[in-house]
Amino acid sequence: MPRKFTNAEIADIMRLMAVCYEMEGVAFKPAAYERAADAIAALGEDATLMLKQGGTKELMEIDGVGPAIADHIKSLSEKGDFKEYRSCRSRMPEDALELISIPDLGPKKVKTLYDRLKIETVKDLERAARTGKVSSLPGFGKKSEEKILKGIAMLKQAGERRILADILPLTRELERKLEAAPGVKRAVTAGSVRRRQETVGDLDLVVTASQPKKAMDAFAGFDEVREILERGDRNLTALLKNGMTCDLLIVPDEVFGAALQHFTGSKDHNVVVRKMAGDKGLKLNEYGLWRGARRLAAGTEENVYRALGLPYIEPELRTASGEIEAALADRLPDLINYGSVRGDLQVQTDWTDGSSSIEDMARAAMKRGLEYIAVTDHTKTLFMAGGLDEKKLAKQAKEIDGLNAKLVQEGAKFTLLKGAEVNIMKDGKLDISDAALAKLDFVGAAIHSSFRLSRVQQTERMIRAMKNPHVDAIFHPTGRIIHRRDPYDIDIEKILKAAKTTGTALEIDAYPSRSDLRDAHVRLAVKHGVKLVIDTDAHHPDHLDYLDYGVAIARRGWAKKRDVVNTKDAAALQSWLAVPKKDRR
DNA sequence: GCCGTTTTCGGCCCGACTGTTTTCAGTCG
Repeated sequence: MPRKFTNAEIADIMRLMAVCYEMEGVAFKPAAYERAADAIAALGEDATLMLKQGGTKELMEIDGVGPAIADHIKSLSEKGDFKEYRSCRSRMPEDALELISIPDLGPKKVKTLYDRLKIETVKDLERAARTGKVSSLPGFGKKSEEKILKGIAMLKQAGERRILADILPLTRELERKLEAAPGVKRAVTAGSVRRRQETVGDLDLVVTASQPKKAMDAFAGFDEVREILERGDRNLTALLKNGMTCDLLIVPDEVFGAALQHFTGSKDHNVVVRKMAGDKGLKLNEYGLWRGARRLAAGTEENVYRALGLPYIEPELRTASGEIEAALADRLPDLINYGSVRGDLQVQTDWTDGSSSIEDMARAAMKRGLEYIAVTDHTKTLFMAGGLDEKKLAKQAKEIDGLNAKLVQEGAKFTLLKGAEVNIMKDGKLDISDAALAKLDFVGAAIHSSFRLSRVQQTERMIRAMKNPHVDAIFHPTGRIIHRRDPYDIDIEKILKAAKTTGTALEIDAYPSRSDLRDAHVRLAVKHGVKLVIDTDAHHPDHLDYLDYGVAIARRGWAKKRDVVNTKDAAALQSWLAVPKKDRR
């Protein structure tokens, strides 16, 4: 039996197939493989599991996966390979995908480099470029050789995609400075940042200005900018000091909506929308929606969509995964709004591994307009965090009672809920007695060890915890940490079904490097009617600011306000929690 | 290779820029 392929691995193989056909000038196949790769990468469940459960027929339910690619995945999971993949590898450079990630190198140029200079790896390429061998090739010159070397250096520095929360403050600062620049009217970040994708590769800003040149000059002088890589009449690409690239598009204010729509993407969403325009005898580009030479709409995104017969589609939904169909049928979800989470149900304090006292966390939450927090310190088997036992939990409860009384006296409308982040042990038992849990207002359970259990064991372990009548929610259900730890192996469909039948909520942990559940899981949870909670997992007062990153994930997963339990006010939440969990609606 | 209020064949988004061209291919978003 070959080892199991993850969705990311399958997606990479499909991308390689796309590159292979692209290199050889095959028409349409590259786009088809690319599309399948994107769809598989964004999937909420394991493709190999889908195959096991429903065969290739189940795989063909995925948009962009047809009989051929479904067969390839089947062959991959049974034999670890497939014929076309083998054959492609034999006629491509070893590190084709990495070579193509170098700016200005695409499949065709990589093929030339491979055919003429036997370049297999980035190292090979760097050596060849340094010795001037690249510039003698057809289609290459001195300049492209320099660009390649620069691109390799940039790639080494830029590293992986950045976490949204690390980048959003920077984009807000750039917007602010641009809007203060001479002649600039508006500056808005588009691209994956605007769609609130969990990670970001580069930045796109749409700017409206009367004098593009002046705006670009101002931008070039910003502290954040290291150097200008390219500059046209109304567009500019810069390398920022943090190693990311940033694209600026400057348009007249009257086409702002069309430009924003175009640069917000996603690419796949735009493909569908433009196809729709084409079918109606119209043309959509970054300057507007056109019938021949007549411009029908351009000023706002709303107008552009409306002129196409569509309602406004929120940026978070623009992924070409059914939002257009839903829009046409007037069935777009009424998405949960930013700022609508009323309280944070996972907060750690200095009773365990948090930085601050319960009171400080409460006051920080009040300052941010929250109405309640649940104090959810770790429990006893999490030794490294100094987890609480039943006795300490009782002691903490007394302190919380005292603080609540104090807050009432002050006239503050704020409630501290007694809670815990209970440790789920290897066998699915909890490390705190039911009697102690019964005294708490809100119990989250989480896995912090034995990450490598088999899928069956890990799934059973979590379901056992969910069957406990006191466990209100499962915290960070998949355990992944972006760039650091893969999710543990669980059967998400089974978990969702168990969550539904036991009445256990699943958490969207908004702590940016967790972002767990992720968007695709949320969408499945909503489909199954599973309740969600959005928490920050705050270990410091500043972390409470992360709530809206959780809302972003919920929105990307099509969640409505009523899907998220802690959009209730404190009183409503408490009466909801008072109902036995299997009867909660 | 995929897909279908043009559904089993014939289509498949659009524009700009760059460098190496002498009219355009390749790359990118």
